[in-house]
Amino acid sequence: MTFTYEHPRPALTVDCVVFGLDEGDLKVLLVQRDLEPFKGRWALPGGFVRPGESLDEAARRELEEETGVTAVYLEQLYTFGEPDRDPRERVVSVAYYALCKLTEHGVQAATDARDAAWFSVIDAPALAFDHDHILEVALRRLKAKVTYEPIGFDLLPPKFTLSQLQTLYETVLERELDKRNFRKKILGMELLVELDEVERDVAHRAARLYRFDRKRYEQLKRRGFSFEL
Amino acid sequence: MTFTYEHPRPALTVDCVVFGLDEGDLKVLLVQRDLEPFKGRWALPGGFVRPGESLDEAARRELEEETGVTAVYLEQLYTFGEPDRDPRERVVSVAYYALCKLTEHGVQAATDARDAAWFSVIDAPALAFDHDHILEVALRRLKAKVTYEPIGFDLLPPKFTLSQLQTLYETVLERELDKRNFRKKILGMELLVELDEVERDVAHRAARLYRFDRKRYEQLKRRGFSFEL
DNA sequence: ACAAAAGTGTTAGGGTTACACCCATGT
DNA sequence: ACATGGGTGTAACCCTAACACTTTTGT
Repeated sequence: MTFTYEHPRPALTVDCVVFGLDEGDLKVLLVQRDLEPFKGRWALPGGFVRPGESLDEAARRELEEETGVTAVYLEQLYTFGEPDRDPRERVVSVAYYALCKLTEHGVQAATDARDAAWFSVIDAPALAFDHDHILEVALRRLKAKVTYEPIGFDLLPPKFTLSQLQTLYETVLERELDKRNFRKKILGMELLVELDEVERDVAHRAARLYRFDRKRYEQLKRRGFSFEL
Repeated sequence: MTFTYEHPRPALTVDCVVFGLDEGDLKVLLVQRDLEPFKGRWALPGGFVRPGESLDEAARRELEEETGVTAVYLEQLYTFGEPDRDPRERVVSVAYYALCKLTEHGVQAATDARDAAWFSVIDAPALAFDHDHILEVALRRLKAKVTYEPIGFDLLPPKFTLSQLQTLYETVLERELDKRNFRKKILGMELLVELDEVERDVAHRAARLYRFDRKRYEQLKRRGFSFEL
């Protein structure tokens, strides 16, 4: 009897859907393929899983290697394994989605690391493989998740105004929110720390800055609190 | 230049967490391993993905082959890929969870197909590999999902009483519900069809039977309705 | 008649929604 | 002074949660 497996094996990759926020515009990070198949087409950053690394590690590594982005939030999305999703041979892909602060990993910074660029999710080009589908699934997940987990903060700079936060939700959820109700609700959760600091360089009254209190959130969550927008 | 990939490949399996409901008891379907490693230990049914089949197909096939169960509801759960989760070599497993009607795939029926048996999730034995962890994740997902998708019906026979339905939710969610409020809410959704039929062979007043109107649910969902318990 | 579960309404409280004006700041 | 977004409170409505007794049926 042998203790090893002998079976035909599909190739295994990870792909990352990286979201970033540019004012009222939700963006996704894409790389241009320089090999066949789909040479020249835009695709999600990703690549092969290496022997010693976990799937999460592979996702973070590929993302960093291909785009220079070290994303804040990274979560497994879904595994895509239709037999014909890659025209050459069977490739199963574990997809991740990630959120990052565009203010830090700027458009330029990412662009010069290989052929990577940010695209509005609404007018992204047709992608290689089944990546259009993966993007769609990621977007659906993001929309659902921001309403019951405070992950939206990972799309904003550490210090932000309530209007920025509201715009974030309006952008991701694609619907308008009432300003007073939004503020009442979000402040009522006591997850934000009001800073002694205001916006700068704006041509109108400067708004107060806040930061997300992650410690407090973890604490409240343990006590049964659940974020809900 | 070649169009094929050359990389070390992990083995790829699917594993299924199959839930069934036995009165007020949530059960999971396990198989006993007859090979090393973990010979004799209970494990989730599963096996290798074959070349031509999708992951969903592989999950359904393995489930049927190993246990005789043709589950109603099957959904991908998560992909587990820690490098050392299998002591022999790298094995990545795409986990699924499934719901089935225990009344149909009875305990006996499943048991004689190999060494398969139903266990209460609360006192399931220690499982092979990282299957304890997978079971835990599946349970968490099930609890969340029953509150916002009407999947609970896949755990009940086609005709059921409101008390059975309530017991289902109490069992899965591990908390008690108020009878009148529960009925008001569930009937108010207009997803149930009241049948001209009542329970039989009970030593007390027979309860009315209902069935879930899936067509109607699909219709309402398209109009923006969302199930919520 | 008794046991056991089926079936049924009302009320109080909390949260959500809708809505409009004044304020501070830079040009 | 004007333009631009910042910041603030209240009232109607709806949904949720709490709660107890009568009805039906089989033994």
